Amino acid sequence: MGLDHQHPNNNNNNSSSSSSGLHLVLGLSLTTTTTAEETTATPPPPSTKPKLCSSHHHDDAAEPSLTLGLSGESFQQVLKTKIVTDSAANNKAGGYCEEPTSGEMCRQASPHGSAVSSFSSGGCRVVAACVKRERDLSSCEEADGDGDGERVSSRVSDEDEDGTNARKKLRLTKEQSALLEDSFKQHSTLNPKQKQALARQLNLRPRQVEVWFQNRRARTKLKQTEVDCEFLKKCCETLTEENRRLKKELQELKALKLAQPLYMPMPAATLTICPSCERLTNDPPPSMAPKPHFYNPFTNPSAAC
DNA sequence: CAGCCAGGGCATATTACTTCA
DNA sequence: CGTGAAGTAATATGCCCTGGC
Repeated sequence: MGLDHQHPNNNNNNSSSSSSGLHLVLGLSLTTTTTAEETTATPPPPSTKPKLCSSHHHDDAAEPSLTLGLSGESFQQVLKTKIVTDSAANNKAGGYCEEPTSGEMCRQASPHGSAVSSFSSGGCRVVAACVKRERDLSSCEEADGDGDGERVSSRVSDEDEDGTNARKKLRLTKEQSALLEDSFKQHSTLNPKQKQALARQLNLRPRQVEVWFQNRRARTKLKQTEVDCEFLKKCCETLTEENRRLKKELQELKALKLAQPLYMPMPAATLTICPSCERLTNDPPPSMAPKPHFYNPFTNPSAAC
């Protein structure tokens, strides 16, 4: 997928110009954008709005937003083919995997041990979060088959040996990262089945896969936000320059107008060129027809078309 | 059918750890 | 070798949606 995010579609919006006055109004908005690749393969993608409108993928797309997403029901198939081919290597790859022979998850200690301590912070959400984590652990256990206390194995026990309680951070192997990246390219979110399958193949806990995807999405979004920020900066510069140019032009025209006679009655039927569409017209707009006419290309010229 | 609640997913902010210049 | 920056795994929290009751 990459970050070849384009901004082709700030085309139809904004730029409200005052019709009669000579104000110069510049506007800019950014609507939902997706890469062509993404649009073809994506059901309603999760919105990746900037924090300003920190809402969800269920929100309307009407407001300025930036969207990216990957999808495809083909994920499972791709996953299967890819993962199966890589699985053997992955089983061996991780130096952190303590029991590669079992070929299952739950090799790492549970970082969620700390979640228990967060119980004290209260609130049902916290409880729910803890429940979630315990669920993950239990699913881990199920997958592991023989897990009892063993599931809190490597890391915590290592830490306990060291006497340090700080969480240790595993480093994903290149193979794991590559496979996760591949999966992410196929689908930026995972359903539980996909998560389980991927976790199994990577010898990771489903929670780790989930976390990786969450972080990956966050990084993607952050990068995209930076790209968008640069884009908007450039737009702003361009518009500022345009504004400056138009103001200057306006000044010049005003000066020119002062130097010329103010009142120039026009013949009843005169060929004029609409300054906006550059078409010839010989009948002035009804509202202007009976009146003496100042030719002023800036007074809503397109009204004549 | 509406309301409530639990469970689950995701976004976001933050922390903690690792790696590298 | 120490250090700060960058990268990233993991945690905490909140919001939303869905399904069951």
